[in-house]
Amino acid sequence: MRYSGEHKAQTRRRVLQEAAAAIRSDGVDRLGVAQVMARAGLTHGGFYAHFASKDDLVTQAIEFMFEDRYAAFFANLDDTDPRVALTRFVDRYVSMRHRNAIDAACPVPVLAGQVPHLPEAARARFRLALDRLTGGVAGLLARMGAADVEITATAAIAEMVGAIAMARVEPDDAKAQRLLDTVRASVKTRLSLDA
Amino acid sequence: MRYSGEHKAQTRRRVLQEAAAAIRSDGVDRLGVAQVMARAGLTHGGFYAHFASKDDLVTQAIEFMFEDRYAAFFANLDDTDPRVALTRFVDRYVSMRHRNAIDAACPVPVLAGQVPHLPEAARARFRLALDRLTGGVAGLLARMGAADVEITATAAIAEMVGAIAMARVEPDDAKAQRLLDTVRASVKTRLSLDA
DNA sequence: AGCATAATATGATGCTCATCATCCTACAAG
DNA sequence: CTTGTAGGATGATGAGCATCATATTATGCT
Repeated sequence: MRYSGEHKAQTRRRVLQEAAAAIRSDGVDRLGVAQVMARAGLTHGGFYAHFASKDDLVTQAIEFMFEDRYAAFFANLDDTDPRVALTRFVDRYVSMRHRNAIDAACPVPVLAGQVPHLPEAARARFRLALDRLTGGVAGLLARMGAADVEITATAAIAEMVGAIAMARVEPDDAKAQRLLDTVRASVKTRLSLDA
Repeated sequence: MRYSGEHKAQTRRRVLQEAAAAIRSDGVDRLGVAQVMARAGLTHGGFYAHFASKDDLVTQAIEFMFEDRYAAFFANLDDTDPRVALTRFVDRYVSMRHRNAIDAACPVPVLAGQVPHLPEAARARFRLALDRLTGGVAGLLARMGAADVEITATAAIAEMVGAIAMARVEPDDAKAQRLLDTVRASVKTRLSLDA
């Protein structure tokens, strides 16, 4: 290697970061190779040294988005009291901060509607990451001694995802706030967190 | 008028129908003027006799999608027993039939993620239609004597929207079915329909 | 029948985009 | 300090796209 071993990896990471940001702010289909490369401080030429195709970029960007948001969540899943971890997860998810987040938002509300139209590889990665997330929540529920942990986790995430999506559509901040408050309470009840 | 008065209106309707179908199956951004016109049995040339721009088409197609699905719902809102109407609404919404529906699906799960990136006019129409829908549900709740009808309606719709979005992402039909069953029961409890 | 006109078709324009072939340059090893 | 090469830049290609100017067709009226 003539360039330092990290050089290419760092560039790749920057490109992925910009791609993730572009997807979050404009949607998957408005993603442009040249645009993303420019934002990463490069020109479009070097793109195919890092990614096999635009679809490949999309696939990897989706994985990056999940990793970006949930690395910390998975890192200390088993160390913490499951009740504390779950409460923290729900409180962060169903919040105005998350609703307004442009970067670092959960990819699920952003992408769920578009997943059916994505190329198969990207869809598969999305499902894998989503399964991992629901699995994490289900694991916490299991450690709390809950029943039907998988379905309960999926249903809770579905409710939270819907709430964030709807709160993003609602322009009135006060109304969005009330919606999130209502749903947060409901999700906590569903997960036996308010006993 | 040289052509019968209905001619242009009918063509417009066909184009909107095809646009709605294309949006549902491929997403807003993959919508193409020429493609839609071709599917309606026309060429791209006549397009601007019907719509001011592609954005205008998108805006009108969104309205069409809501109208298409909810015309019947609104038509006999006041005639029916509110409990019956709500039950029917929830059962239809949170169903495998709706999950698998390509055409005639509710626009909200399909579009919610993309609404923030839409041109303002389209966003405004979406919000208007969504407000009307939540208003309809809230009205039924009010007639049932419920409290906090607006928030309750919004939260219920959020939960249902999230469930459909997640069920569409889940490739395993049995799992999707269980998710929908769980959420349907939860929504009915929320709306005091299972007493 | 023939005409005026509304509805649609043909074809062009200029733009954006993904992809690729080729060139350049910065860097580490000698 | 030279040199081979990996990382990136320049530029080209061809496709798809929205939009519009102009031509053609179909219809109801006279």
